[in-house]
Amino acid sequence: MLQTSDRTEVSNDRLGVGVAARLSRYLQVLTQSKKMGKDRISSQEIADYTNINATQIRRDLSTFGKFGKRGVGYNIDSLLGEIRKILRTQGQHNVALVGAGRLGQAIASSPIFAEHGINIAAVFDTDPEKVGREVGSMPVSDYRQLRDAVREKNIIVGVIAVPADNAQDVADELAGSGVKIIFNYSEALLDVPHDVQVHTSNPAVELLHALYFHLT
Amino acid sequence: MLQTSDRTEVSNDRLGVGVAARLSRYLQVLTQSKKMGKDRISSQEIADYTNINATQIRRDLSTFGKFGKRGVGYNIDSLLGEIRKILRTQGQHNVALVGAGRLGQAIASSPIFAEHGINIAAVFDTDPEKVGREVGSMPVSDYRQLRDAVREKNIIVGVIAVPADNAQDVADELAGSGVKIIFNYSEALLDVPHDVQVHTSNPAVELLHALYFHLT
DNA sequence: TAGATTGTTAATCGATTAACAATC
DNA sequence: TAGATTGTTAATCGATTAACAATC
Repeated sequence: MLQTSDRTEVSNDRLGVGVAARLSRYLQVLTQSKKMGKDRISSQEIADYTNINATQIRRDLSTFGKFGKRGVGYNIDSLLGEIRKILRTQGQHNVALVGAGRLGQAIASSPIFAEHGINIAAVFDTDPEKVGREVGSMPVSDYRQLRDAVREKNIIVGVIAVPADNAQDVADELAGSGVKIIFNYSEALLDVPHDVQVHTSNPAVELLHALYFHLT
Repeated sequence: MLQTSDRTEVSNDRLGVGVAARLSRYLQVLTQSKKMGKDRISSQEIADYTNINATQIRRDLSTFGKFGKRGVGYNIDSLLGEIRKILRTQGQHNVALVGAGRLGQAIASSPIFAEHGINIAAVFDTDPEKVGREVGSMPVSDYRQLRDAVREKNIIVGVIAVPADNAQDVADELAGSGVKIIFNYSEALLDVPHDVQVHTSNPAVELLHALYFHLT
């Protein structure tokens, strides 16, 4: 049922990596534009915010259907719905956050995840001082309860917000518990089993890249 | 002098966006591998950590010279030097951090920037409670001093770590002071002059994208 | 109607990959 | 020497872009 429809789909296959990445960025722009009170948007406006070419945006969307109105643009609510359908991200997703330090607290209290239906289902820390305290409306659990919690709550996403020295241990623990997607906010390189995806967030790397284009 | 050499360079032009982005990721892997005590690395090892194809890596590097040894791999120190030369990121770069809340504190005390020669030259906040306190070994300055500080210290990079509601005001202030590269850690969409680059960090967007590939 | 913006085509460019000789 | 890994070629695939008819 998932992709069966009368639309012309490339195939019943998964999307290309690039398309999926771009669609999630459109989602972000649409979510924010909606919050700003807009109800429709043109491919050019999305292009301005994402630096993705407007033709590319129209082409990406038209692969899945005719969502826009010529001369008018796209209705934000309906496009949000369509993209969520395509990405199959309509439900709630539970994630486990490891590390209740400053970064962990910042992540837990940010609206950025909740806005996209992502729910921080548990926060862990090894520090007895932190265990039991509230962080972003969640009580911090003892790190030793991680395995059980991940299994019970069927968590497949883990966020690592601990110092680099401990990141590999946490990654091992998460992978061992059944987590399949890890967001690594430390600078450490992580070795994980082949069926686990690691996304390392690296502001410094992005910055070097941005600087290059500024300096030339 | 900058790109003049006897190497076969595509041209004296700047690099393609893709190449520059990949080179900065190699830099990250090399930096970390060095910290872990390694002194050489193969294109396959870099590929494992970055999910960039090994052939692509060799090809990227061989555009600029023959940095590797067949049968052995690349010397980490010398490759680090070569890539830094190519990206022209050998010096120190000063950045201004706006927002001394939990996220700002986490950024200021993270070694991630310092490791790549990026120096947080000033931290600003509007909260009188926070002004004067130390954050990551820097005293927090009054937000009203931002313009003067940016000009004095020749800062071209600003990091926004304030709530979404204030992000646009901060972006205006940064752009007005002469900052050309903005890292936005809020979920807000920012409107800036055309000569200013905005990089919005969005873990939720990346997560949706990662989830898609997990679910299919 | 006039203006705007989509959906789509066609042409180009860069990324990706496999394969393998060169050589450490 | 034998094994490993680079540097490079060639072939393929997907991304990018300009252009414009369709149509709201």
